Amino acid sequence: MKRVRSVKRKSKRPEPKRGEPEAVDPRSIDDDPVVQDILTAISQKRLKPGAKLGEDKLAAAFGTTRIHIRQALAHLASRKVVMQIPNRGAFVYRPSWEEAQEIFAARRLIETATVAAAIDRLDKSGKAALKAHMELEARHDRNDRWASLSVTAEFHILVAKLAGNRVLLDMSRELMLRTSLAIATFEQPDEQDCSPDAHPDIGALILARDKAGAIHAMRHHLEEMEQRIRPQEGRDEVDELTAIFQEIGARAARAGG
Amino acid sequence: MKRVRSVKRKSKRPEPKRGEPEAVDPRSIDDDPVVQDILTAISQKRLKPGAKLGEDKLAAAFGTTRIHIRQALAHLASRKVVMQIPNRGAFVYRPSWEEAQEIFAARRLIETATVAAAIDRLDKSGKAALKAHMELEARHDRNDRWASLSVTAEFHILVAKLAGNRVLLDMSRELMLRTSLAIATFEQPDEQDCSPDAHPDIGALILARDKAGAIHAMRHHLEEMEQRIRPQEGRDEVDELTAIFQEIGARAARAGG
DNA sequence: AACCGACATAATGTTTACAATATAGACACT
DNA sequence: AGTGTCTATATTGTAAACATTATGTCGGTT
Repeated sequence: MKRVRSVKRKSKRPEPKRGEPEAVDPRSIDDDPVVQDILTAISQKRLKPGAKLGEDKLAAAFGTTRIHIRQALAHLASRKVVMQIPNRGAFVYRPSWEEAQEIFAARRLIETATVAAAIDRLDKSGKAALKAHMELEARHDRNDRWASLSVTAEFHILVAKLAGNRVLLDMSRELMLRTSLAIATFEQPDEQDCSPDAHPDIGALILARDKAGAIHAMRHHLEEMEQRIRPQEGRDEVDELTAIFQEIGARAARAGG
Repeated sequence: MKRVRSVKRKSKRPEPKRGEPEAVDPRSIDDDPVVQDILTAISQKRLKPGAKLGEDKLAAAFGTTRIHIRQALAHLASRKVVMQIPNRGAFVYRPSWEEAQEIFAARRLIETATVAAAIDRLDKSGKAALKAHMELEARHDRNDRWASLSVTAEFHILVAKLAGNRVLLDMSRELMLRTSLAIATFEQPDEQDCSPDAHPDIGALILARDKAGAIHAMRHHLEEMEQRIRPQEGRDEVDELTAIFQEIGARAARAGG
């Protein structure tokens, strides 16, 4: 299992210039369980936008130190999943209405191109993976809300994987998370993220290599999602006030400089 | 200038539930001068891929504390501009050949769609900004290599801005930075990032609202950039060895789980 | 009774010192 | 000579104490 590594260890390091990195496990903070758990909690809507993420409480909940939590929160803030306010703490990110629309627009742009690339690259194993997922989605328990959310989200991830570009895959992952936040912020109550028939349809079109059809279906699917959110809905008076003053402040800033 | 804020401060906070964030300056780590300076240093190729970013040295150079540097490096690592290796330190990210190709592919995908959106939204101020930049690029001092790099990079940023989607803009920024790293890692010596005539051509096509032409020119421009990099070039024997063992290790990991 | 200011409390942010790890040089060995 | 091991040094990672900043409550005032 680690034989290759051990060989490398034993041999003398033939490294002339100091400080050049070599092949070492690049295990990043992204694999950290704290980060992953917070991400899944957000994508499953167990953590709502605006929720406070106190350092001490998280440290106690995960049985780890405050420093560790701090690093995880900083990473999530870099990815715009968490909002850090100086001296106030970290909160689950709550996108503005404009940003929510921009997130959807970006997803439309990227995922339509992604599905086209997926069809171009589709091979035997890709077809198998797609079929497997479609079965999973058809059979999954629709009463288990959390599992249901995970399964449906995985479809879009799978399509991005089929496109064979990890850079795009990471971007899609990030956009999907931020979509969850946008929906959670502006959705009408009691709606589900994806209409139940959209994924099988898109999957079938991919399997049939119908590129134009798949692109159209994907765009339609995303537009349908976007049309279920409404500005200001789900906000109480306080939030309306802050929205008003945010807008005024932004306008003043634009005029001032 | 801050009148709106002060009004908000004076009025009693009508906030019932504790911990909900309100409108406060969301000044993020991204505006930090350390982060910005490192980013510009990378985009100007004054910092090369693999360069060591020691905490103490950076702290001394910027006249700040190690913790501050640490936060900045963590943020840059989250954005894949810096690679952090446990107990070794932070290094300027060096993409693999595959990743470099994926970065270019992602840019082609996003920037062709971006230029189309820019044409759709093009208005009077947009035209003015584009013309102003084209003049700037025509007149700039080609002997000042660093300024030259900045000016040419700004063209792509400007196009993304014209598209009017900040989410996409941020993604383009990130991809452009990573493109710099990809080029710096695999370029032939003494080539410049962009061919000198490409930007004016694309700009003219945008101003003429020739969408198909602009898309084609942008794709061609990016393909031209990509074709100037070559795998393995610029690597010495040591790096070849590490590449071989990296590949073997990756294959073993894939087989194992 | 509503408003304003001061204090107590709880959270975040920072400094300090210390521990763990890797690097580089020297030395012994085959 | 080349290889392996050991030790000194430098750098990164971590923990705990401390300082700073918001928050909530109380009391006084108009």
